[in-house]
Amino acid sequence: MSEPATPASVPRRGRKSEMSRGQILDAAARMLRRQGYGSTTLRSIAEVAGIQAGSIYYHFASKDEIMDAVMERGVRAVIDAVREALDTLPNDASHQRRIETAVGAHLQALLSHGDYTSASIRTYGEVPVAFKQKSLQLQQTYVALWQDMLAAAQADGAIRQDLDPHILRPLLLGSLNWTVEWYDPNQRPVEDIAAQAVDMLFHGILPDS
Amino acid sequence: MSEPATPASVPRRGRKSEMSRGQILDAAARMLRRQGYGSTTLRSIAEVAGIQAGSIYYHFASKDEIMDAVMERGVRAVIDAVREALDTLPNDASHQRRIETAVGAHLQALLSHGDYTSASIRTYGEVPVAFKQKSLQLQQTYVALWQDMLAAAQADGAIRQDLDPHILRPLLLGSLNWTVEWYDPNQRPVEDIAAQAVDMLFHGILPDS
DNA sequence: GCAAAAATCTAACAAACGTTCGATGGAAAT
DNA sequence: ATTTCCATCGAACGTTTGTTAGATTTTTGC
Repeated sequence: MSEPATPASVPRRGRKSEMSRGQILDAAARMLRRQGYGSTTLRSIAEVAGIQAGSIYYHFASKDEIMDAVMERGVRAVIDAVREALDTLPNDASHQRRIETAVGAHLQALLSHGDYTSASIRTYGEVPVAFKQKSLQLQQTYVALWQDMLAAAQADGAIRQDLDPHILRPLLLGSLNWTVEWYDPNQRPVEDIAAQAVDMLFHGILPDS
Repeated sequence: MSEPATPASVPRRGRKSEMSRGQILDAAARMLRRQGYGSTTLRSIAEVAGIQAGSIYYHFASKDEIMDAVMERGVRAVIDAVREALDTLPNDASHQRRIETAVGAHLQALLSHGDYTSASIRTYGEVPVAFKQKSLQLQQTYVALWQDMLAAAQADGAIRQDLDPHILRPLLLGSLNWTVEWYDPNQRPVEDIAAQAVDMLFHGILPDS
């Protein structure tokens, strides 16, 4: 059974398919965020999406495929936002400026694509490695981005030499990622969180110093 | 103290019951940490505990009761450790010293009672409020402890006045709580993480300043 | 050692799970 | 108007779920 030489490797789907696929993903992300992997059933996803459970299989081959798609989108939203923000920075931007920009973009993307990023974070440690191949690779790329940025800053003396970047990075990213658990958009703008996070990161919480 | 003539209204249980109950909780905490609430089955808990699934119901009335017990123990381990550490401090200890102590105790308890604290953190947002009544109350008490400590420090000028403690606290605790997702005891002692976390929190990551 | 109580096992239950598949409706193409 | 194909439905499947209850084993008190 060899593939025919048709240029479209993916069978061209109609427009409604794209829409339903999106609704399924939206519903899955919302359920995953609130209930985790095991408690998110295909029937509950279907109900939120407004279709029957069996119809999901026209768009996805399995529950795990939905998982991977949601998580990939969650990670990609953040990594794309941070990359783009860093790319629009002038080439001679300071390390300090770059870190500040990355933190702001990370938080903004994280909290505005709430369901996908929260689902990705919450579900990440909960599902077998085989179910998150695509998102796993993206995540490692993203970690490397931060690691390189911090290491470069330290090499140029923009960050204290006595700090271990392999502790700094997870402490910082953990602090940011955890915001999905407590941040309330009705209480404060994201910018306030980002500003104070950067301020604390750079200068600490002690007065004067 | 003299023992009463055993008018025990509560049926006095033998000693083995306590042991089995502990093994069930241990197994549940381990499964919950790795797979979350929905994917943790009573049969898998029973298998790890070395008993049959039905036998669990001699010790617990339902799956949810196990959940609540695990989460309560996770939160209690941390809150007790932090309280005790703060209590052994001299009464005239500085705010800085108190915060440093609390961070250290929080991290130490979090990472040494790994399964329970991790399960508690991971499962917390995943289960209905009705299933975590006991742990919910404890958690609110714990949050208040930190909030009061930080507010007191700020009132005395030990923390910068321009920082919002309602942003500072979740950012800090989030950073600490996230360590359960990445910390590897075979790589570094907990003390190294705690030391750098406190250092960064107090002085920031910029040089000199 | 023996009877009573405590603890566990075994087997089953209804419900819910992921998944499959033929039937069916609707929209686009002819 | 009819054909074609996309998208969904509806019902069923085999498994696994939390939970129950009676039989059975293990431990304890005398």
